[in-house]
Amino acid sequence: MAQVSYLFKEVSLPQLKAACSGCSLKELCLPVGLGTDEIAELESFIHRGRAAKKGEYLYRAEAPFTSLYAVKAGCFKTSVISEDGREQVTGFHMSGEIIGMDAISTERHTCSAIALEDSEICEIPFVQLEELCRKIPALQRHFYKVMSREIVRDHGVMLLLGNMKAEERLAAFLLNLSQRFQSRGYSPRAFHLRMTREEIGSFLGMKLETVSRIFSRFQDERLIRVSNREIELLDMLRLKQLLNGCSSK
Amino acid sequence: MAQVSYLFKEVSLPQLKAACSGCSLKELCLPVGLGTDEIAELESFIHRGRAAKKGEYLYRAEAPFTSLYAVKAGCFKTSVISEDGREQVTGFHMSGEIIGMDAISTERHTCSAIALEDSEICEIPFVQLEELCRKIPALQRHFYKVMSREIVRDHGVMLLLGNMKAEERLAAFLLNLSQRFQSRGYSPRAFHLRMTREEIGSFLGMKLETVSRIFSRFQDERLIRVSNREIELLDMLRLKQLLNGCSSK
DNA sequence: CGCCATCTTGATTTTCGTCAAGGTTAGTGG
DNA sequence: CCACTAACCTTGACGAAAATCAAGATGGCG
Repeated sequence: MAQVSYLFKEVSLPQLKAACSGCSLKELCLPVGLGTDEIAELESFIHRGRAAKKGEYLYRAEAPFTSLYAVKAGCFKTSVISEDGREQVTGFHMSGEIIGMDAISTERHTCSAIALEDSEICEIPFVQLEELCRKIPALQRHFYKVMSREIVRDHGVMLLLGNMKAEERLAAFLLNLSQRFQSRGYSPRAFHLRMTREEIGSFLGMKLETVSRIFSRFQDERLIRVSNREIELLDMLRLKQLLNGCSSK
Repeated sequence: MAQVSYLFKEVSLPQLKAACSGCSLKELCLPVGLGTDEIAELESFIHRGRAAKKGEYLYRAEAPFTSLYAVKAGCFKTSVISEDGREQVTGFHMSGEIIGMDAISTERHTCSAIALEDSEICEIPFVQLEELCRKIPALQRHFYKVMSREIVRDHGVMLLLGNMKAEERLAAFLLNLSQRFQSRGYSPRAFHLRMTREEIGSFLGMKLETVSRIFSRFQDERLIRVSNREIELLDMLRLKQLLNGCSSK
């Protein structure tokens, strides 16, 4: 799994499972060991439990920036649209992940976030978070780390898009999902895809037909079992080897 | 140029030219309007004027993280290496840009930075920057923006790698360089490439032969003039159209 | 129950990578 | 200052990978 975790450094805290059942702002707090007073202050301005129906925009590109969002439950995709209308999915985001940080730079969102299933989120007003970060050094440090982790993840995606073949990208994608489900207490072997073939393709830089074909090929080779959006990883070892192994390239 | 600036949101401050002649930490300060005392404190812990010879590593992946670096003069590339040895160049960095932010998350560098020409840098010890950010809200906000801008830039590169053909990528690359040279007070029409064809190819997700062929093709079509690493943009308009125009894809 | 979105599969074309050969340039040491 | 060398670049021929185009199948949802 080393290779994959290198590609996509993600939250993988054991505590996350517990955290997710409550509010994912715990993901924001726990690692820095805040006192109860401090957590109370943090919770005082976070808007918890906002819901987003499947297909709903959490925010749109160009919209003014006010808040970050922590995914509490469900799944979102974020994507940028180029001027000539091409969509690039920049990520799929699960419980415990924080999105919207791209908007800090220009104070407008640069990508859109759409719920892939009925979801819940916490809204974190940025100005207040900023202020609290000044008072609590550990929280400040933690927030820097969260942003830095996003940069590292993005570099991993660049490596994926720039250096890998379609087959390798899809294997990396499946193993990454597997790992993220596992760290949330779900099975790493069998899971449900929340996104369409087209969205997977957009994220991985290939066409939906290619995604479909490679799924079929993987299934023929007994690497996975696919039934619509249900995925079962039958041979994780060989999937991993697909990433490193093809040293021919 | 709108399209290009969307792809790669970069520093493009008019003040930058002046700043570069001094120390690029001004890039870190000016936009937030610090007082002289505050600048003095910032300068007190920044190690200015460290030099790096062409080919020298500024830092290597896996090395412990202590400082960010502001490029004062010259040019660096940053790259990640996958376990099976493939290199992905994640960016080329010119004066006024800050690198090393990926290392905050794990407290180890995740990519390597190499000088592409004799260069000078400012070293910014992170712990002290963090502390000063707590005292100066405007500096804190500015640093969040710098990190956020890196995320936005990375998303632009994803769009480039995921959605564009080789020809479009190279056009986008040239226009991006053009814009960055211009914002530093150099000619946007003619400039010297600091990197090899292979490094360009690694950044853009293609082979060096493809880079070379497309340069030649662009030259045949009177879009650019290439002579070794000297580039002259002859028809910026058509180069831009190459990006948006190919709406066939 | 029927419709629309999504998915699969095949045939064909396009793009780009691979392999190979030769040319050019910059840097080095005599 | 010049010769030499290694790194870098260009170009061609060929092949592999993935996009495109097209047709039909499947399934979820109102």
